[in-house]
Amino acid sequence: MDKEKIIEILSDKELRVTPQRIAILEAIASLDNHPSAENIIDFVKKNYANISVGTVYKVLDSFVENRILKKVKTESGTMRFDPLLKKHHHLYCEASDRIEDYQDDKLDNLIIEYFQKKGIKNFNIQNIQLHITGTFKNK
Amino acid sequence: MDKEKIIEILSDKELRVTPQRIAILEAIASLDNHPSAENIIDFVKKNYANISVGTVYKVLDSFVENRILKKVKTESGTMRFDPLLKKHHHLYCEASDRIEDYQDDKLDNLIIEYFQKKGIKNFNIQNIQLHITGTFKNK
DNA sequence: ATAATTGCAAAAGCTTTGCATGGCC
DNA sequence: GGCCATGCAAAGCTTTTGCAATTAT
Repeated sequence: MDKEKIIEILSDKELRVTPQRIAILEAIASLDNHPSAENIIDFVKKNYANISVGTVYKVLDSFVENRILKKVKTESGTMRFDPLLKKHHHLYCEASDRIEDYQDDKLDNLIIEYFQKKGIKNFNIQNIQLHITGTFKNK
Repeated sequence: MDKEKIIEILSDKELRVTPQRIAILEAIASLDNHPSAENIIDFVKKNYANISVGTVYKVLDSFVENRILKKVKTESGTMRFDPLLKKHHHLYCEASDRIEDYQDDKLDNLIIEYFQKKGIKNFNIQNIQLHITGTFKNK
């Protein structure tokens, strides 16, 4: 993701374009595995030693509010951030604390169809996310 | 869940039977909506004013290790505890922060069948949990 | 110009830890 | 009796907050 694109994303959401915000989005684009706030701070500080922890949290919150990021909670407790725009599921390995995205339109259709027929008593479904735990074979 | 049953659960796992542990399991059985540690502490203190916060956390951890409970994380951040009897999915309402269980063997079979045919590249599946967000109709 | 964002440092949760005391097996 | 669990208080970690200074529009 280049700077142009980042500036576009921020402008579209009517967020002010600041060097901190750009650096944070660049960091998230570079870091895979759904980085924690700490991962992001460490990465950003390499090029921007002065950035403050409070700012990073504030920026991350505002990105979540503006649907640029999603928060992801893991069993291990810290919040992690997910840059994906589109709905997707998660593969989660407890041993390595690694999270990977999983997308599968065919599966989604299967599930949506199932619930369209059946529904859930007393509940309006907005979104369904699969949390698939297990182990990665060779990473 | 009566005291007999609780003592049996603890003994089966070779955990010592203490009044604190009994009180905590009773609390979780009484509290629905997947209580937080704080909910549990408040409840237990009604009958057992002396119990200490540290103990409750230690006991909860040991229950999770011994597969008597499961930890559940929500977007709002605090850990919540789920009496673990059998695998189930969660209905989650962000507005009210309420979590309810959802069990559906037919759906489970559908999904299991799907993955048996297809699998996931580089991943061994251990468990699949649906996280269904939306709103409760009338509570 | 002015309204939003940043940096800083302090504080607020929630949870964990260490150690002496007490209780279960 | 021996070992494990408890209570207490202190500390840890992540995250939030308040406010003055700075920056984007």
